[in-house]
Amino acid sequence: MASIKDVAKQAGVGIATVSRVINYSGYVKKETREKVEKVIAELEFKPNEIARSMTKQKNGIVAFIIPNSTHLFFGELVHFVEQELFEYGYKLMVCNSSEKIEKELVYLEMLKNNRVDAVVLLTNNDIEDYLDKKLPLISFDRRFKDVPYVASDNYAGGIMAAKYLIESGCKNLMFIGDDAQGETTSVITEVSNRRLGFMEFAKDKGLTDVINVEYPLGDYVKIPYDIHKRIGEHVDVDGIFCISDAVAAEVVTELEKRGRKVPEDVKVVGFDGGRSFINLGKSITSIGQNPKKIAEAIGKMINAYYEKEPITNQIIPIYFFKGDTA
Amino acid sequence: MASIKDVAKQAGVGIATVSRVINYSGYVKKETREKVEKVIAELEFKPNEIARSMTKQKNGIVAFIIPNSTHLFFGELVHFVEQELFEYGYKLMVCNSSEKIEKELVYLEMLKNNRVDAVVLLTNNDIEDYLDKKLPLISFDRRFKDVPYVASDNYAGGIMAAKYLIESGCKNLMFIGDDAQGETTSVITEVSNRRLGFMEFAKDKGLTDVINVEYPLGDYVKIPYDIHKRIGEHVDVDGIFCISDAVAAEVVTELEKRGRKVPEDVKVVGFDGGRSFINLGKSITSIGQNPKKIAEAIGKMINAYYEKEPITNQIIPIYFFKGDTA
DNA sequence: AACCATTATGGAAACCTTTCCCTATTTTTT
DNA sequence: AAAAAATAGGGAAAGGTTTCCATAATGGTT
Repeated sequence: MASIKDVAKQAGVGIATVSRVINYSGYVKKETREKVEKVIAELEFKPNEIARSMTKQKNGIVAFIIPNSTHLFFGELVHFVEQELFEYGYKLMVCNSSEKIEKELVYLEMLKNNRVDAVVLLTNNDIEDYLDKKLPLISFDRRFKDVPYVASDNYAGGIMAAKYLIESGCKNLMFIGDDAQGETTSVITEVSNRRLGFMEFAKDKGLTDVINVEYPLGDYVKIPYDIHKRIGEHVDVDGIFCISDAVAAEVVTELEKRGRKVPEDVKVVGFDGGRSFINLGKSITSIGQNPKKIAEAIGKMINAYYEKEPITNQIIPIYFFKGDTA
Repeated sequence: MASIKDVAKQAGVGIATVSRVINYSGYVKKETREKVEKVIAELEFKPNEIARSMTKQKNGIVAFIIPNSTHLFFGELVHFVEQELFEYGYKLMVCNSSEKIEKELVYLEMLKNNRVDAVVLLTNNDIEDYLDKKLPLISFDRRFKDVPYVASDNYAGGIMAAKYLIESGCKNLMFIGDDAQGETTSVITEVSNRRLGFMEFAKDKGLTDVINVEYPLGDYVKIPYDIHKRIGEHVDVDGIFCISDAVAAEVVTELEKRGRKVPEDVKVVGFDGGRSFINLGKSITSIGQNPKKIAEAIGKMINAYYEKEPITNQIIPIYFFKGDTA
């Protein structure tokens, strides 16, 4: 493949001049520019981005460490973040950690050695001590010391769910969700605010004995089997808020299997926006996250890193989606 | 950050020796190795991968150009391909084309300039003329001249669906799917074999007037609205094969809205494996694709490129998933 | 006509590795 | 003991850019 040197020789100019032409930098006489551009076209010269990365010490790549892009909401996030970064001229590298801390650490190391421009981090693991201050990081839904973060307004989401259920006449509420804070106490997850907002609003309204069903963090897709049993135990529950739509879907199925009608007997509200389950007859009433807005915030923050502007944490509004389950 | 030069100076050896140490290449005396490794640890030296890419003229990155990772099957594919490549030591860059040919071409150009090691291509567009022979390519589900490809056995899938429906007693069959061959005649899509296998098997069994509902290729997620009308027109149809589970889910919803019971009155078979819709009470009977096996095949082919071994096209077996809709 | 600012261009260093080639030392073979 | 082979290690080029610095040409002022 032709290099800048070949172009320079062929055009009878120095390589610095060719560099100025392709980068529109410095002074270049009009005729010289035209001559060089002609040769570039002839030789089909394309600047080698690796060499460029070499001198710039960065490579135009943003990495996204994510547990599992199979989870629909995460898949959407990847999609929109990719779109957004494309606009800014960045490329997106997707790194699936499968929630494994070891894989996250391998990736962080690798990404640093590859001089990626930034890393977007979505993890529940306690990796604070391994985060390199020199690597521009943005965290989604989790707070780490000194790392700017983006999150949906989970607390408001919890309130919204509680408000809706209570106003719909529910008297006995239940929350079902993974214990994202599990063993790793130092990680503050935004997600836990869903539970918090829900609980606090219910308490304010005099519902003090909301049943809290927690289970260890899994793969985001299936809930542990014994949860099904716990749903059965509480026949008096008439309003359930689930940490995600995927969980809500499972819960609805389980309830109906047990002969309870949704939403007549029990109302179920999920979280994420109900998009995933809209096709099969029944759609899920849900607190929606806006992946596009989240992606835009991430794009802006990465750009702020690039421009060396100050970076402020972003809380993205949620919305209410009225489906068939509540 | 410490460079190989710093290590060399500190350890009192030449840079070539340090290089040999970190790459386990050439001859290095045991004591020298230990001395160098000690300094490497002290300075926390990590080889700069960009510089390495510079000399190697490749960067350890495989790119995956995909229409839309939001589509569940594609999301799964990304997930498994990423896992597989991780094993081989490659990183995965995900490029969402949104089915837009312009974006695909921009990406192809960019990836070439970035000297990625290989590109996995998933597209319906007619980009054959733009494919660079020097760039190692692997195509999924589409055949391009001189490009090795991986595909599920779509033809067998079509047969399997027809066989099942006919053996279940269906007399009036329908196929619903996008016209993946649309305007772009030169692209041979594997997906069109789903229709073909279905039609041919039905014909063999004497069902010659299978209704073929085609619509222009969209975003893989929603089918055009007028298709709903066409479903309504054919009240005698008792067996429908859909090009994907997403379409099947829409079709089931539409049928039930029109008062037809699934699977009693009409049986519906989807394609992809029924995983996407298993949560909401009714699961979809489906011809399954195996994303893990596909990913493994892709991994092997990329490795074959690397090892300069011959590469053979791969057809991945499909399987039958018995759900509630047929 | 002399001077200064502006425009224009090229050479070379720098970015950080790998690798080729050469020299030196040690070990093995005859 | 001499020759050959194996081991060890260093210098420098190469990979393809960008950018700093120096020099040269041009245009405008007085």
